[in-house]
Amino acid sequence: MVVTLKDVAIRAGVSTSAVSRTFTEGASVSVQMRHRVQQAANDLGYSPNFLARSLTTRRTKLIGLVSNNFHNPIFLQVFDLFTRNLQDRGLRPLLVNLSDETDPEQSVRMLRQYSVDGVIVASSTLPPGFSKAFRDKQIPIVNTFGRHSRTPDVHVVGIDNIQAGRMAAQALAVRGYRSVAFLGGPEAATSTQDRLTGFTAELALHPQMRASHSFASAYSFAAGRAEMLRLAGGPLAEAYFCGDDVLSIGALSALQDRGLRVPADVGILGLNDMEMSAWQNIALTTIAQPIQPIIEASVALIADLLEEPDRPPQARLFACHLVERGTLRPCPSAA
Amino acid sequence: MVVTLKDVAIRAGVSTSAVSRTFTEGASVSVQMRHRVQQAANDLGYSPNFLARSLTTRRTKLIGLVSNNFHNPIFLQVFDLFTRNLQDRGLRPLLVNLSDETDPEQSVRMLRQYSVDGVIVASSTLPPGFSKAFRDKQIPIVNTFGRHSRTPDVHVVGIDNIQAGRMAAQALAVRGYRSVAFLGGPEAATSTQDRLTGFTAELALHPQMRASHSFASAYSFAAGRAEMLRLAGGPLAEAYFCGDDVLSIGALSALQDRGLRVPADVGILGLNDMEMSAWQNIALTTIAQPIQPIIEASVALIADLLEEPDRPPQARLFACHLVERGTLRPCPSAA
DNA sequence: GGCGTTGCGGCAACCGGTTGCAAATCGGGG
DNA sequence: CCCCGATTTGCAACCGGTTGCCGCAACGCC
Repeated sequence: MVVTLKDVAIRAGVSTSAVSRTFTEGASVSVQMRHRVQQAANDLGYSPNFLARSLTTRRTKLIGLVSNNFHNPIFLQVFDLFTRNLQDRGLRPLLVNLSDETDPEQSVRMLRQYSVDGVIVASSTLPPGFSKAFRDKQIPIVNTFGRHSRTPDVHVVGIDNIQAGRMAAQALAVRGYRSVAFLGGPEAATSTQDRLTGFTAELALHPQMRASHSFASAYSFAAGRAEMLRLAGGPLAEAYFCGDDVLSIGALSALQDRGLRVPADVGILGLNDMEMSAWQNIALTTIAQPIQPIIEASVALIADLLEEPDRPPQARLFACHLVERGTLRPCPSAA
Repeated sequence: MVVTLKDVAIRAGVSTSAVSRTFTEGASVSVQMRHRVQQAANDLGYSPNFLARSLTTRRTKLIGLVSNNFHNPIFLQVFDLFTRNLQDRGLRPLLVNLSDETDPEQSVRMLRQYSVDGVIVASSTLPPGFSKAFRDKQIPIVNTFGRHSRTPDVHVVGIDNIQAGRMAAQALAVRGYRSVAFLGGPEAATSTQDRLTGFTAELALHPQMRASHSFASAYSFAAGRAEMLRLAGGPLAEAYFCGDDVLSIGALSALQDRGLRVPADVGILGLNDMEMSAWQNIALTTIAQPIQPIIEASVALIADLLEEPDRPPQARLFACHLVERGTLRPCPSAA
C-alpha cells in the first residue's frame, strides 16, 4: 500500500542503506547512485517516514505549541506567526489546548510520548511545575509572553511587564490626568501583578496623581465590561489603564452604556495592540507589544536550543511603544 | 536517559512482550503480571513511545488540522473547539498554516510523512486537488466549512451557504427593505458564490425588491471597510447583507466615518456570529453558524472514519439562525 | 606492477515498540 | 494421577528507517 524504503531499494536494485543515504543530508553517496535512487523513488512516489526516522535520529521536528488562552483575539495573530515561523524552519507545531480543565501533568506526558523536540508555551501564566517537568527530561522549552526575571528558570521571550506598567503611568501623567486607575486582568496572573507594580512605582514619582486599582476576573471582553460597570456605580477615575486590549474594549462598551464619552469623560489605555484595536470604530489607544519580533525570537530560540540544549535560561525582552488612537485625550506637548 | 520498554522488562524480570501487553488495551495478561509491570514502570517513570508504537499499529492518533485563514477572528473559537474535541478523544492536532504562499502539495506530503491518521481542513476554500491527494493515499479527510453539494468528493461539515443566503434575503424582506445588496467576500470563494446564489434566488420571489452586489477582496475588516467606502461614493442600498461578520464590521466602520447611522440610515446583516459581534459596542445583527455543533460533528466524523475509512463522502449540514441585535431595523411582525 | 589512499556501497545491528505463534503453566474432570 | 483445554508468557520476526564498520574497486604514485 504505502511505499517504503525497501520497495525503492528493490526497484533501484541497491541496498536499503543506499536509499536511506540519498535521502540524508551530507551522506556519502555517488551522483550516479543518488540519481538512480531518486529515479526509482519518483516512479514509486516515495517519501521517507519521519516517525520511523526519528526512532534512530532522535529528532521528530515536532514542537509542542501550548496555550491556555483561546479567547483573547490576540492569539489568532500569535498562532499565525508561530505556525509560519515554525514551518519556515521545517518544524511542525503540535497544538495543545491547556484550558482550565486539562491537567498539565497529562499534557507533559503526552508531549513526551510524541517525542517533541521542544516546547513553546505561549502564555503569561505558565502552570507551576510545567517547565520543570520538561527540564528534567532535557526537553527544550521556551515561555513566550512569560514573566520577566533576572534569573528565570526557563527561557522567556516577551516584554517587561513592569516597564510596560511604568510606560502606561507616564502616558497618563504626560496627558495631565490626575486621578487614574488600573483595571487589571486576573489578580493571580503574573502579567497583571507586574503591570500593576510598574504602574504604581511610576505613579509614586508623580505625587500629584491619585491612583487606585481593581481586577477583572479574566482577560476577556465580558470581564472587562462587568468590572467597569461595577466601577461606574461609584465615582470614576479620569483615566483607566486596562490590563489588556480586550478588557479595554469591554470597559469601553460599559462606559458607552452609561452614556459616558471617551476620551471626553473618561480615558482608556489598553495593552497589546491587537488587530481589532486598530478598527476605526474602536480606535483604542494602547501600548503595543511587538508581537512579531517576539514570536520570531521565540522560534529562533527554540531552534537554537535544539542544537545546544544546555544554554542557561535567559529572558529576552522587547520594548513596547505607545500607539496613539482615540481613547486618551491628546498629549499637551504634541499640541 | 529515556526509559524504554526494555528497561521496564529487566527491572520487572519479565519479557518485553509482557510489558508491551500491560500497556495495550485488551491484551492477554494476568493480573499479577500487570501489577508487577506497572510497579516497575512507575518506579522508572516509564510511558510508552507513541511514535515507535505507531510503526506497527499504524495509528499515530495525529490529525492534521489545516487552515488557510488566520485572520478571521472566528477561527480562534474554531481552534479552541477543535483542539478540545480532539483532545477529548485522545487525538492530537498537527497544525498546518496553509497561507497563500505555502504550496498545498508540500503540505500534503508533509502530513503523509508524519503518518497522520486523518486530516481536517477548516476552510471554505479548499485548494483544488487537496482532497484528492489524501483520498488517493486512503487518508480520511473532512472539510469543515466546506461547500455543500449533493455528491461531494470529500466529507463536508458545515452550513448550506445557499440556504443561508436565502435566509438573509428573507430577513431583509420581512423588515420591509426595498433596495438591498450583497457585499460578498472574495469572488472566487465558493462560500461567497453560494451565499450570493441563495440571496439572489430568494429575492427573485420578491419582485418589489431591488438588488445589487459587489465583492470585497478578502474576508477581513480592511476589505469590508474599503468596499463600503467605495460604495458610499454613490447611492447606497437600504440594507447590506455582508458575506461575513468581519466584513460587516468593516462596513459598519465605513458608514460611521461617512456620518451614516446604523440601522436608521443603512442596515447591515452579517454572517457567522463570532464572539465580537456580540460585543455591545458592535451589536451586529447576524446569521449565526452553529459552530460548536459543526466542529463536534467534524471531530466525531473523523473519529468514525478512522474505524471505517471507506464510508462514501457525504455532506452534513447544520441549520443557521438569525441573531437579532442592533444593525437592522426591527421586524414589523415582532412589533 | 605493487601499494597506500580514498570514496562508495552493503551487511547487520539497532531505534522502541507490537504481535503471531508455540511453549509453558494451570485448573479441573475423569 | 493423567489428560485436555484454556490461559498466560516468551521467542523472534517485524514495523520503516539509520548508521558503524568493513570490504571492494578505482585511482594515483613510485
